Amino acid sequence: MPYDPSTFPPFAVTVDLVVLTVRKDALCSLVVRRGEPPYQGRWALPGGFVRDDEGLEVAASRELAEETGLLHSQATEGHRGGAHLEQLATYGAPQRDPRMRVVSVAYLVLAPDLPSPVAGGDARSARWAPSDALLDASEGLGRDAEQQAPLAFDHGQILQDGVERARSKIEYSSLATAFCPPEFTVGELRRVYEAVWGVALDPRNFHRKVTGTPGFLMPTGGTTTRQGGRPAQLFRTGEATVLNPPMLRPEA
Amino acid sequence: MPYDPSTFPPFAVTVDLVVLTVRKDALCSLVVRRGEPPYQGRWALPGGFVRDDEGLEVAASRELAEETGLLHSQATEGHRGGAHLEQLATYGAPQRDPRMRVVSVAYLVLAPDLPSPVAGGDARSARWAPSDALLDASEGLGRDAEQQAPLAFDHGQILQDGVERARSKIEYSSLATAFCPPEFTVGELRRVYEAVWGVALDPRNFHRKVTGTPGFLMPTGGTTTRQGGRPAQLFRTGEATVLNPPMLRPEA
DNA sequence: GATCATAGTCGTCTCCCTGACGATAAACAG
DNA sequence: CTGTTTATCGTCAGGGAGACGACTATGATC
Repeated sequence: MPYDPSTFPPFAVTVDLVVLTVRKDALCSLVVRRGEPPYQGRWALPGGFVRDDEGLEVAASRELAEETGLLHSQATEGHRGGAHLEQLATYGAPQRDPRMRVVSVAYLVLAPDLPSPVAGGDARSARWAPSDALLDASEGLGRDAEQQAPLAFDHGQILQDGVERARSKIEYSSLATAFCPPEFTVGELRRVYEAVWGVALDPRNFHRKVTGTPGFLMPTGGTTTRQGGRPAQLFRTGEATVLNPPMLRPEA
Repeated sequence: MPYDPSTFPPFAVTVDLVVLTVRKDALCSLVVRRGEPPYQGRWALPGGFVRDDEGLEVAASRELAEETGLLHSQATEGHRGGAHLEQLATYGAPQRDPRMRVVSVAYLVLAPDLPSPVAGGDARSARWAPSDALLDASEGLGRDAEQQAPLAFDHGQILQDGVERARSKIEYSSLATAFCPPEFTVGELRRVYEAVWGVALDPRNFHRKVTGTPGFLMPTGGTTTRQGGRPAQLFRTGEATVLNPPMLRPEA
C-alpha cells in the first residue's frame, strides 16, 4: 500500500503540555481558559498545533515558551537551566475533539516555582491550579460548592497520567530537583517530595537518604535560613540521574 | 486560532509495533521486509496507517492481528488470553519518512513464543530476529561479515526504546509472564528474565523471590519435566500486577 | 540397575537499607 | 533568656537480597 494522499486519512497533530510545579507545598498544574467552543470558558491544558516543519519536542518546547513566557527546555532530556521536558503519551481517540480527528502528543514539564506566575507571552488567562482539585473535578463531578468544572477534552486523563508519571519518576530519578531553584536545601527538596506524593516524610531519614546517595546532591558551600530555623546547607543537582536504590514512597 | 483545515498542516498517522518474544533464550523482535522504496529490501517494524474512525490502540491491535495472524490483545492494559500491548512512544521528526510528514505512535507488544512462527495474515516476509543483532546493526554500522543492514526509518531507535522499556518494566511488574505460556515453571520464568536482561540469575534466590511475592504466581497443582531434571511445579500468573519490592536487575 | 547430569526446592548467614525515634545544633521571636 | 523552628547526627531493630550449601527427583548413559 503506497503512501498516496488518497489512501490515508489526514490528521491534525497537536502537543498538549502538563506543566507541573510545586507552589506553597502543593503540586500545581498550568491551565488556560478556553476562549472558544468547544468547552468555551473551561480550563484546559496549554497546547497547540505542530507545524509542518517542526519536530514534536520542538513544538512542545515552543508552546511552553509561548505559554509561560520564560521557560524553555534544553538539549535532550535535560533540565538544567530550564524546565525538564519529556514526552508523556499520545491521545488519539476518534471523538476526543468533536470538530475533527486530532492526535495529541502530550508532554510533561517539571518546573521550579516561577517568581512571575505565568507572565508574558500570548497566555490569555493562564493560571496555576492545584492538581488534585483539577483531578477531583474531572472525576466526581460536582459534589460540593467549591467544585470546578472538569478540564476540557480528555485533558483530565492526560493530567492524571502526567501527575502519576511525575509521582513515580521522582522515586527512582533525581528529577525532583527540577521543581527546585538552582540552589536548594535538603528540606526544600523534601517538601517537594511531600507535595508531589501527598505524604509526610521523616526529615532525618530523608536527609540520610539524599545525602548518602552518591552524585545526587553537590554541596555549594553556602547556607541559607530562608526557611527559618537553623541554617541549612545549599546544594546543587549532582551528576546522577537515577537513584539506586530508589526513594521509597510510603504505601498508605 | 480556530481549527480550520487551512490553519494546520495535515499529518499521516501510523502505528508501529515493537513485538518482543523470547525464543531459545534470546530476546527476539518481529520484523518485516520492506517490498517498496524507501528502504526497499530492508527490515522494518510492522505497522500501518491509523484509519480515520479508529483509536490508536485499536489500530495497533488490528495491525498486530494482521501481522501475526493469531495474536490479539484484550481489554485495557491486559495481557491474559493474548499478548500484552501498551503504548510506547511517539516519533515525529520532520524527515523521518522522506515522502511526507508522518507521525508514528509506537506500541510495545510482549508475546509468548508462538508455535507457528509468524504464520498467516498478509505478513509477506516476517520473521523473528534477535533484538541485540538488530540493535547492533543500527548502531555500529557494518563491522563484520554477519552484519545486517540497520532497520528502516528510525525503527532502530524505536526498537531500542521498546527493548529498554521491557527491560525496566519486568523489574517492577509481573509483565515477564507475558512472555510465558499460560502455564509455566519458575525456571522458565527465570530464563525469561535472563534472556531479556542478558544476565545470569541465581536459581535459588529467584525462586525465593517469585514464590515469596504474594499474588505473583498461582500454583496450578500440576508439574512438568519438559525442561529435564526434577519435575517442576506449574504456575499461572496471579492477580498482582506490580512487584513491590521490585526484582532487582544486577548492575554489571 | 547404578551412576551421572540436570533442574528444582529448601535453608542459612551476612550485609545493607529502611523505618522509628532520641538527641543536639543553630537560627529567630518574644 | 526561653521557647519555637528547622537542620543534622546517631542508634537500633527488622526485612530483603546476595552468596552458597544441601537435598530431591527426574531422564540419560554405561
